[in-house]
Amino acid sequence: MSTVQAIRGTRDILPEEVGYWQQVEAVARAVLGRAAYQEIRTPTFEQTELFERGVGEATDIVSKEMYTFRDRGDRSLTLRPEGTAGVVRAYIEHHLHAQGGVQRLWYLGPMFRYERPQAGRQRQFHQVGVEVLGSADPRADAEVIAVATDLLTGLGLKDLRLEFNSIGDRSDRQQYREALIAYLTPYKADLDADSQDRLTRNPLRILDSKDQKTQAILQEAPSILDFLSPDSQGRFEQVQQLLTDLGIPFNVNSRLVRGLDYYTHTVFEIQSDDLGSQATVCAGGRYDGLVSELGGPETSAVGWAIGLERLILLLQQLQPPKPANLDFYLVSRGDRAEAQSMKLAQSLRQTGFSVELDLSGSAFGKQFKRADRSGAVACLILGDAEAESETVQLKWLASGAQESLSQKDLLSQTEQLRKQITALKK
RNA sequence: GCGAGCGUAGCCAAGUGGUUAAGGCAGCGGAUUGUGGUUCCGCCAUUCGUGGGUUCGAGUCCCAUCGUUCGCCCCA
Repeated sequence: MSTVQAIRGTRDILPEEVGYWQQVEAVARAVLGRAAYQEIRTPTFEQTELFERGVGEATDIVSKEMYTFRDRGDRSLTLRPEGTAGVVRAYIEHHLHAQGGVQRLWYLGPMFRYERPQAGRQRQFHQVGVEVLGSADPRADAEVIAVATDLLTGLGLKDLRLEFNSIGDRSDRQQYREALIAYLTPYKADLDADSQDRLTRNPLRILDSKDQKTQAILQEAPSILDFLSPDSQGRFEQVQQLLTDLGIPFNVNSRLVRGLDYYTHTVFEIQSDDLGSQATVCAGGRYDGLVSELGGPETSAVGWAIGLERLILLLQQLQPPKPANLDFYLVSRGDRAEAQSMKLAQSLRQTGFSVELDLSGSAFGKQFKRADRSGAVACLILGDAEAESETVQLKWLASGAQESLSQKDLLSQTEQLRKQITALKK
């Protein structure tokens, strides 16, 4: 094939699908706005170092999935693989912490990871995310989760599970890590190959192995929850209580760990069974160490990200595509009529109607066929006779009823027309 | 990075080594030179992702390559 194609792992969102995206964006704006989150837009690429430090050099994202390149000034740049690092960078750079209080931010945009594409996974994908910076209050943890569930249920999604866990602070996790290694080492030969490898590299990740034998061995493994300090334990319980008070069901899952280095305490995922093997549609948690890690002041923070492609996959299973939302389809034939049709279309648009003008110049029969398919509520007909008398035929496409009126009247009866059209759109 | 499946028109496809590549949807033209959603007729792949090979003969078999899908790793 000699024609140029979209890059592997990227895709075009065509008009027939874009309605879903607009819907998601509208609901996200509304829900986040109501909770006093403010939108922030950061660059699509950053210094490579930001992600190495922020996401963690040992993570798969940084070690093998980043789109990193050198620019003409020989700087190492990277297409952002996630949103948090850039937001935190901006927070520090613009001294948003100096404004005092809590910063509630949200973002939406494309992210890039060099991975093998499959269902619900692409190389360029989109996330909407929130970050609450400057609060260690457990209510912040509960709030971000509540906002996420509002967003998802606001789109009509059901059958979602909230998996919830605490991975404690660094020292809790360090002790647990040692205990887990001690427990698993005698079973090493029985673990799946990947997990054997992870035993030294990243033992916590063994917990969510999909291998059955490994999972059987893990039945008796120590739980992170037994290693939480009293403070960590207290936080964990408070967040759970708040979720219960809010009526948000959750499932404590002590096997839940996250792939990014910066998480502490609260971690959670919202999952669906309708996504194939990529079940997680929303994931997040607390990251109290990240801001200082990136050179800012000690700052508590919590946030999440939602994968929009996965979200839209769910939405499509639930809703048929929305039909076109057109008021008028204007058909015309003959020089004078065609000239008038142009002006009539424009005038109607200026009074707030949506109008599609048929440009084909083909026989009326063909134009009607297209009018019918356009999904318009009404068809306006302008031929030689109408042009002569400066009238227009107004045909209601559902009923077939047709009336003749002057173009002047059509443009002056906008109130009444509007009402009739809205009534028919239902 | 690893494993498996699949690439025939804009879309869905039949085709299982024998030569003219079914059918459906959509589109376009006509029946119907000013009235749609129904119906009828006609048109729409010198070629089966690409390159090479096997064969008298390849969309069908083999190899490579690209793309795609699903899974693993990992992640939203």
